[in-house]
Amino acid sequence: MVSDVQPVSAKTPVTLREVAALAGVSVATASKALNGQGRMTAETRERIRETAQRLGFRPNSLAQSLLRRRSFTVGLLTNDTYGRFSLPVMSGISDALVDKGVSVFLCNVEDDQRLGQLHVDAMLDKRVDGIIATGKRIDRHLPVDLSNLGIPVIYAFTEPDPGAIAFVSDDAGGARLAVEHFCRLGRRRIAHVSGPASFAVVHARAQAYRDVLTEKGLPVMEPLLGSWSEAWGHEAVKTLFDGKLSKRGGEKPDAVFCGNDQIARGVIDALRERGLGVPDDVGVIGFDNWQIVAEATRPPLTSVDMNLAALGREAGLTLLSLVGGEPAEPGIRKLPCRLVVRQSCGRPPGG
Amino acid sequence: MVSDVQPVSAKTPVTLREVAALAGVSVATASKALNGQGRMTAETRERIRETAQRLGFRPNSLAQSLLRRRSFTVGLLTNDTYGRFSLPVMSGISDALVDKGVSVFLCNVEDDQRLGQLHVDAMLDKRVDGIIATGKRIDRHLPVDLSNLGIPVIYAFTEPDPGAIAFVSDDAGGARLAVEHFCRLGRRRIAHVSGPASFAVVHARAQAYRDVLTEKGLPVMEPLLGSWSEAWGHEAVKTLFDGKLSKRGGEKPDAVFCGNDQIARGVIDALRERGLGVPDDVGVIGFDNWQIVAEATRPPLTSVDMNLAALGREAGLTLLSLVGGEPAEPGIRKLPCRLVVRQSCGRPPGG
DNA sequence: GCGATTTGGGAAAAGGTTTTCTCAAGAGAG
DNA sequence: CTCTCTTGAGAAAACCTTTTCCCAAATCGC
Repeated sequence: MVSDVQPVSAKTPVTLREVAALAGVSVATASKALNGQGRMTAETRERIRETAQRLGFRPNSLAQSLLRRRSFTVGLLTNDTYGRFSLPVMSGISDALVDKGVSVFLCNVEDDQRLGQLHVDAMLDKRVDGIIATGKRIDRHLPVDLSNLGIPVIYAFTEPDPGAIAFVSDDAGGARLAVEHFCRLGRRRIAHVSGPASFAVVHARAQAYRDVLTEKGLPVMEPLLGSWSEAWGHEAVKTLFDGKLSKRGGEKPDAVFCGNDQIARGVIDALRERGLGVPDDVGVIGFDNWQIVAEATRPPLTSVDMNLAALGREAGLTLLSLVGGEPAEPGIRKLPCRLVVRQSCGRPPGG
Repeated sequence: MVSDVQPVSAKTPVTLREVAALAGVSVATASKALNGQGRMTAETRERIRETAQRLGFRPNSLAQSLLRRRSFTVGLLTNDTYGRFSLPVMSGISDALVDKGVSVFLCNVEDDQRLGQLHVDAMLDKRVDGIIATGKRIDRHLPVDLSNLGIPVIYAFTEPDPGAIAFVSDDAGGARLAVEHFCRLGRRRIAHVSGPASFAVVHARAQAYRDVLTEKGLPVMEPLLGSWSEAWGHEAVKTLFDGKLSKRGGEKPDAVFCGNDQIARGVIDALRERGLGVPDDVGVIGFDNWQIVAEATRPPLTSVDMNLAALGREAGLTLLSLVGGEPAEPGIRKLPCRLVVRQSCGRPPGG
């Protein structure tokens, strides 16, 4: 009947009262002992600690939260559970928060207003300390109203309310990275094939594309806008290389900067089908750095990565500082992209 | 100074005490009024309800949970936040639970034991009512020990502890669906190209493939095992159609059942490159029904769908019934797959 | 009109923790 | 030897809600 039981994850959780009773002190003393507060003999403190350890005591977060008016919980709202954009973001948020003891409620609202309200209400009931909203498009609102909730809200990779704080990728910067890389490699006729004109990022990237070429004194070809699909990549190659549309002296492009990796894949396949070599005849760069696509193209695709996990981390940490009462400037913060170089661009002429 | 303020989401949440004070009753009466309990005049009840409404009162879940010893919260453990398998599962779980007022903690443990323990501890501290474990492989354990936690645990699309309840896809059944579909269409020489032998599902599907062909009296070709990549699909086509390995009279396959959609994509591309038509010369079926891949192949790919969202729903509902104290048989429950027919198989001979 | 029952509503405990206040005993100063 | 100060630890309030008991007033039966 000795008490050498291992720390027992009991059927019913151990309370502080039980620890105190077994250690022969009051709950107040027990609490102080375990939190390093109050004054007592080292021996008493140690005895209480030991007892708690032996019983496998874990303070009840619910009770703590009630008292502290802080739940150490945040809500993560998304309309993109299937997608590949919000996932890295979510992962980054979660990683940033778990270390601070903060848990994340995952709320998938699809594009359903009712579902959105349901989740927001649930989060408010559960007394989350703050909310992060993330989506599949940087220029679309989630179907929920997050203004005036009485708790901090951060937007990540989605359209924010006015006066809020948002983290988004620097699409123009990312596009510059790609086009400047082509220039450095000596490419002279750089085309741009992108997604639908209804996306804000399409314009941001296209403008950056024009800017860089103008700065370098290279010819600007009007960007080709279509859809985000491989099929559009195929079609665009037809348009670009069948000559009717290449105005300046019939010269064909020697580089294509694509709006996403799927378009890039279509472009690469179409080029190969018409006997053009990548990267020797034409260089190709994609956007999103969707690993599973970028590594399946032949050759593997150089692509712009939006650093979404980092974006999520940043959003999580900022929310935490807001929750902690620190002030922060409202506004949209653009985080830099990075270029992941694989083999679809070739080496510099002298390299 | 009239009280026509809209329901105010106050800086500091409204408590029941404030509602009671404003309605001129005790908190006990207020509580009963709002919960439809106790006895009081209809007029009193209505007055309290109105006051609560006007103040935007929301009962504090933390306090309720403390009292009820139930948090209406579950933990979702996964090691596959980026992947496409656990995402539909997670989405299904979340959907099933939100309607019951249960929120979901998202915990990404990667493959890190320390992170796993951290998350499990956090969940236990937050007094989750139960835990669902999900992963990226049906035959691998999460890096955490979930036995003896004192709360119900359900496994979904991951290897369970002995004696636990798990939901997995019926891979053998899914493979049968595919092969039988080929048979119905009159295909006679059906090959199977799959992933690495280290995956349990590879064997389950291969065995079902053999079984069906044997039942139908068709020739069984030894399954080709490789990796889950497009590149392997290309390579396998070489092996299958270069003749050295097709033993019976040099006949080439007229159908290929692939272990996943990426392999199928590689197979389709490779077939086209050697001048074989899909579906006219060779039919192809994939596995996973990864929409973005299946719809990008030319022609669009017929594929086996594991119904992962439904699997998640089922897991969520079962966990809830467990939490509610209802008994349930331990064991592994296999949920049926379904075949999503697109255009890579062709029509039946007489169709 | 008197006792028994119903009605409307309140007091208090419970849930588990933290924190402030209080208090007794012992130690040091003079 | 008395007075003050420190030390060690407990009592109680607070966080917010639910629920059980309880009580006073009103109603009913006769």
